[in-house]
Amino acid sequence: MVAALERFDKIEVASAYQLVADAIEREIMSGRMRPGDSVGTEAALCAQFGVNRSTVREAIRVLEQSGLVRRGADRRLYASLPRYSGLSSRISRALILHEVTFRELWATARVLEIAAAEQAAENADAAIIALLEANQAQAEAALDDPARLSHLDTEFHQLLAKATRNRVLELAREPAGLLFFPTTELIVRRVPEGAGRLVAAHRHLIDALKAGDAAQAALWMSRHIADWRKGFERAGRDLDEPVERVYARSVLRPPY
Amino acid sequence: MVAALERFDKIEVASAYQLVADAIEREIMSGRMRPGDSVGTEAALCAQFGVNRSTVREAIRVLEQSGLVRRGADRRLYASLPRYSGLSSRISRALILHEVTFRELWATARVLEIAAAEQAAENADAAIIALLEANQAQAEAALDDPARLSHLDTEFHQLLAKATRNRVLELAREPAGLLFFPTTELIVRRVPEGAGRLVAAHRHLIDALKAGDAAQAALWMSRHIADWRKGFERAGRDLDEPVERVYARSVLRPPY
DNA sequence: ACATTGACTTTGTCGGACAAAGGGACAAGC
DNA sequence: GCTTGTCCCTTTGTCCGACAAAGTCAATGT
Repeated sequence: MVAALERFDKIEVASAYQLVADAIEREIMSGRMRPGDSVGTEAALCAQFGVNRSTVREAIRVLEQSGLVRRGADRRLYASLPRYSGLSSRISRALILHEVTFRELWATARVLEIAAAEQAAENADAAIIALLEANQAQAEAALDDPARLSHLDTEFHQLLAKATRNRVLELAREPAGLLFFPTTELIVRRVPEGAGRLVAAHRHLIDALKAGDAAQAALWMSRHIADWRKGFERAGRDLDEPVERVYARSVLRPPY
Repeated sequence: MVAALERFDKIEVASAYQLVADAIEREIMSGRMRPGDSVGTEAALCAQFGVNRSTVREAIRVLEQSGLVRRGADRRLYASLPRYSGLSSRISRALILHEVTFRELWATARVLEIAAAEQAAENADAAIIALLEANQAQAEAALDDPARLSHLDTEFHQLLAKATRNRVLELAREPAGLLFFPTTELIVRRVPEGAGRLVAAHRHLIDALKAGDAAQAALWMSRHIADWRKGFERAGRDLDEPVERVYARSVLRPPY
């Protein structure tokens, strides 16, 4: 049975827990309630909204999940700034379920990482460069430990993104990065010179950052990413494969 | 009272609703449960997990919020692919709360939109170009309606991203786009030639896509984005302002 | 002054309850 | 034949009341 005319919009009836969640969300988004402020106890919310505690608790789950509300160490409810990491890992999960290919991942990571390198060269300060150097030192000591090297590589690119002082870029690159860089482990395992080329590229990137040379940073990042692709193919993989669900494990439960 | 030794890790006790949510999440992520499959009724889940219905319902809120589970038209629970739009709008919300600046937004949108233009030129098919042409026709008819033009501009860039056939890029650009393009309304309201330059740039972009000319597409996107910045400044705004909470409204409740 | 105790609060979970809405079967009416 | 109305059953959304565990806080004892 199909409607003869599409004359009316679908009527949407909001459930109580949704209304409660929306109300609290508005309170936070509008700035009337600031991150860190206490949201009040469940009982207090019951009283204010005139609904049952079960209803309030369902609303809290929604808000908790979107990161607007958090339970403190004392288990009480506080308004909170949504953290990036939680969002990124959920996006990565979505990408896995949509079975995106390594080609899509690569093409996107390429532009984002090159942009990150350029902007990092313009904005990096001494503190973040020190962190990059520390990462690099550990990587040079882990040339024959693929798992560790891959983890350090992921961290290197996260630090580089932070060095841009561009939080939008930092967030935009993370979902792809979470899926992209773990494959480094596979590559350095299969391609003998992979580890050496990786730390060499990182070295040049750090030097470019120190010199504030955006063009040089972009160049070496471009080579670094091209290397990844060559290594991926030399390891016998096809760019048009979808990202395996296996990677979900490295993304599902970020080690908070 | 402080622990004498940090001998043990903090013991993390997962609550029942979290365990239930995790179990169902694993079922979906592992592929044992596929999008579209029925998850079963609340009562059935109670029986399987041996917990109370309130507990099951809290778990469901968590899964619903992360998009892994959806209520069908019949209100039953089905496994589901997380939709991009929901994720993007939550990220945009986070960016607002973190008070990112228009400069961060602009610098990120710039690289993402240029990359989208290039990849769209390589991958666009006739169907999506037809949609872009339709959008363009409406825009040309709405030159003196800033609100509508701004909406069409947002849509144009979404279509362009879809034309790349790169879902990772499509998702990566959306959060910034959601916050970036609505300001078009302000700009065409304040800058007389703004509307004309906007549709002209879109015209050149469509032509470049038809010709499969990535360089030309990148060039015109670059000009288009540069125009935005000039317009923003000519409208008397400062790039280093944080994005106002006002924009939350255009993002909070995406018109599903 | 400091550790202990015990009362009070809050959360996590449970059991049971009911109205409203959807689905299906079946009879009545055009 | 197809629609409409009706009845029944399932499922969801919400509510009530309850209790154990864990945290808070103030009074207590030494």
